[in-house]
Amino acid sequence: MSDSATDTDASRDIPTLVDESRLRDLPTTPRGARTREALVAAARTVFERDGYINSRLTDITAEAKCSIGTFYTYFDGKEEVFAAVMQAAQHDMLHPGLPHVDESLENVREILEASNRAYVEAYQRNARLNLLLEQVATIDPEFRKLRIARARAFAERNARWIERLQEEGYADPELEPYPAARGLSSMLSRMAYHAFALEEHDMTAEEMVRTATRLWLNALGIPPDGSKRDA
Amino acid sequence: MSDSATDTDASRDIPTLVDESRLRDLPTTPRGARTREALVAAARTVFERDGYINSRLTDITAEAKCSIGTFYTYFDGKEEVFAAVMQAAQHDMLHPGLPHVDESLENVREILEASNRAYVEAYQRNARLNLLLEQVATIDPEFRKLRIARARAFAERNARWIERLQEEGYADPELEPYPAARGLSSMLSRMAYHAFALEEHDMTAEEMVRTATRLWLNALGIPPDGSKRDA
Amino acid sequence: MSDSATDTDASRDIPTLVDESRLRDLPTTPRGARTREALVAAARTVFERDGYINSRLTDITAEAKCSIGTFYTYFDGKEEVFAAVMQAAQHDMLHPGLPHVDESLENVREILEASNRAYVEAYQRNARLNLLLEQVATIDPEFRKLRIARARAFAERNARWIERLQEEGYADPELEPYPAARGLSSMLSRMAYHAFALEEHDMTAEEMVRTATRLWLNALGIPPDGSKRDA
Amino acid sequence: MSDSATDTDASRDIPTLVDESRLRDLPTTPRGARTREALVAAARTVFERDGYINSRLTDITAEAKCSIGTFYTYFDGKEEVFAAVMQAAQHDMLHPGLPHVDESLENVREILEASNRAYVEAYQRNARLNLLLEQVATIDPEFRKLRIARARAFAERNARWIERLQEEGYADPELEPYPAARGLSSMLSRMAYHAFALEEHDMTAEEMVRTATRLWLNALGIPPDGSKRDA
DNA sequence: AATGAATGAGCTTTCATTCAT
DNA sequence: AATGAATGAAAGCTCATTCAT
Repeated sequence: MSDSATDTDASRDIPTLVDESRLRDLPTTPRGARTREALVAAARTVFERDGYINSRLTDITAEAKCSIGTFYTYFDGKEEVFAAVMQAAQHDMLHPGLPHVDESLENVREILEASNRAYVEAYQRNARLNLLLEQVATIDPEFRKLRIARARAFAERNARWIERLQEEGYADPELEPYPAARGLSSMLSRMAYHAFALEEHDMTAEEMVRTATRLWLNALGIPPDGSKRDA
Repeated sequence: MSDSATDTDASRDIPTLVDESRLRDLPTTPRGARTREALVAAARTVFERDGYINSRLTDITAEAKCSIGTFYTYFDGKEEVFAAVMQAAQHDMLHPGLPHVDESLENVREILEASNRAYVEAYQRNARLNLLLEQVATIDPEFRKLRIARARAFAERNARWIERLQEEGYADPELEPYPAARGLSSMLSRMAYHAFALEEHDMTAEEMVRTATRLWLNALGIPPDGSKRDA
Repeated sequence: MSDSATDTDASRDIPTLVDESRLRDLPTTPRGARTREALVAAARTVFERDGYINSRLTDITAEAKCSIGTFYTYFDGKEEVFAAVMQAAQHDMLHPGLPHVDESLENVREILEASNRAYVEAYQRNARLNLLLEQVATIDPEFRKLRIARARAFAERNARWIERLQEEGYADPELEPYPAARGLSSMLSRMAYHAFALEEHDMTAEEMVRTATRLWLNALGIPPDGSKRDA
Repeated sequence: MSDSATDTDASRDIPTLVDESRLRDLPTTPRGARTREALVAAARTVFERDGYINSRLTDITAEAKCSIGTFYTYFDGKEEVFAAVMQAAQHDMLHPGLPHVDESLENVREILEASNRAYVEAYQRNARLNLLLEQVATIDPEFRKLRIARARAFAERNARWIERLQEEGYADPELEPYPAARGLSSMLSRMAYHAFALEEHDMTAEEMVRTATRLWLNALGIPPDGSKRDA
């Protein structure tokens, strides 16, 4: 599962990547919309290339081929355009297809593996952005709060899933659901961070998925074939 | 185990936190040594308070009660004094007391728990510094390289330990040692990062230790009492 | 002749005082042009007053009544604004009115004297700037190269003129044209440098012109009235 | 003759390169003398390598292998050590062997050529130092005054020599001795400056000597063989 | 006589932000 | 809506000079 989203339906209660209330209203005219979009795209390019810290607003406006004055028509500053970049990328970063709590528990292994694969692939697709997210979380308390809220929401979701696995006799009943969920989510997100965001590349995505799935199953006490424990 | 050090003896082959070649020679006179120490201490205080990015050299010299010129007598800039802070903290951050690869495998559970506890406590003691380390790794490629080298060295060390557990009949022989080691180390370091560095505080250190130990044992396929698998 | 320019037409092949490729594009708006001009004028004032070495950018911006930030909108630093000052002064420093190679050789004396007078007067008008040029040439290798290129181009031009004088029977045929041109150019430029740039003022401009013309004519073997040698 | 010295006897009335009154008394102890010498030698090395402007006192003390404190025991600052360097080099820069005013006028050509050769060779031997002298003269008014005084003294000396040549029937009686002397001295010093100090190297020393001698003889109206004019 | 740590004024440079056009 | 010139606080860094040891 990991700290990431599920299907559209299920992700409704998961906090977004950004505090959307801080973004201004979208421009009314089509021209304005185009300009804003160009700025967001340019900002993503520049942030990914230079990092959040080392990028300057003039780099962004140069990339967007507009003036610095125009930038301030749409955003209050670097922080806000960063939020807009994250909002635009949100849909792709929060991968689709995670099992819902009340989904069938048959084929637990397959479901878990698919979910982990979806997470890892989404992470890899947006590796630079994930690094940025991490970087900004260490700097800006606002973003840090969001990051924490998201991680907690995922852990709670996963904890409920683990509870169900325990109730149905799949998972080790001794485990405390929330801490276990926290630990297991952490494992995958950290591996992905190292391999893709920090670009260590000591494992392929597939190795990571296989390893994570195996360790999760073992850790939760689910037999490797995903069957019930005492079966 | 996790990505962190062990006893002095065992940590000999683990990369340090900083590229020591980049630090100047230590001052020869006692007075110089005192001043340098005051600067390093002041830098730690300021970095912990304001973060690496938001701290200024004048804050550091004000804290150390010396002039900015004196700072440049000992360091080339912010980067270098940061390296010195890390070097000074190194001994305490790399917690003591981890089991050596060829240590007895009796009481695997106790040994593992003690090791995890040592890691978590060292992490907590230096929580702000660990946040800094993470922050700087997202910014400075040099520090990032060191971070990666350290993580890999720990994973390899832990992989060797897992291999031994497999050979002796404690651990699931199907697991690939290196990826498993990576995953399990990641789990603990990420939990500690969230709880202590990002100050989420959703778990106490003790909960974290217990959870991690339990999940490791399960994940490696070691019975909860630390006995052999088929015993 | 000396190491200085002639009329626009003739000076086409003479290197300029500055490496123009190093100057940025001129500002597009009239307001920008005005500001830039004010900065160049202020820089000239400050350089002439304090010398290149002892002048500070803040003096220049104070004189131009703008902020230091504005300075950096137009120039990269002291070097570049110096180049701009020289470029602006170039037209006046490279005095007009020197005889072209294929000009009539009648009245050699008058022509030579007029040419020398034009040089000396232009030098005197820009005495402080000439001192600056000399100062910067001793410091900055780029400017030194330009200075050398200019001096050589002038010497070559003068050498061709001397050749013609030899061919037509005016000048001593034994002289080697290039070294002779070099020596005679040097004489006038050094005298002007001492009297006007170093402010020795041991000769008036007119004395200098008369002396130089007389010595040139003698040195080249041309009779004092400018007639042919054997006439 | 050019603006440079003659034999010890004749140079008695020529100003020195430095204002010796500004130098402190020499150290009394042999150890002190050695240290001071080392500093002067180091300063020359550093000045020649980096120029006056770009050299720092710490470079000099590093080169002399002593502390910056020691430097201040012997000199008041950069200016003063520069004066000491010049004083030490003075003997070699002011070449020996120039003809005295009341020397025989037979072999005028040989005498003049020898004198010019001595000047050019001395200039070339100390090319970097001559560049320094020029550089400092554009910056420091004290040094400028000395430079001017020296040039004037030489010109006056040469003017007296020219007068004698006129009286004895060698030189063109129409020439004004002082301005002519000024012009001819300038010629050689400027050529040497360009070729050796600015490192243009477009003439060899020998070409320069031959050219200068020939132009002087012509300019003064002395027949190429050095005989009397109407002879 | 020699040391070298400490000083801090003084300079350059950056860049988010404003605002008149 | 768009422009981009102007701003100036803020930060980094240098180096001649002092002085206690």
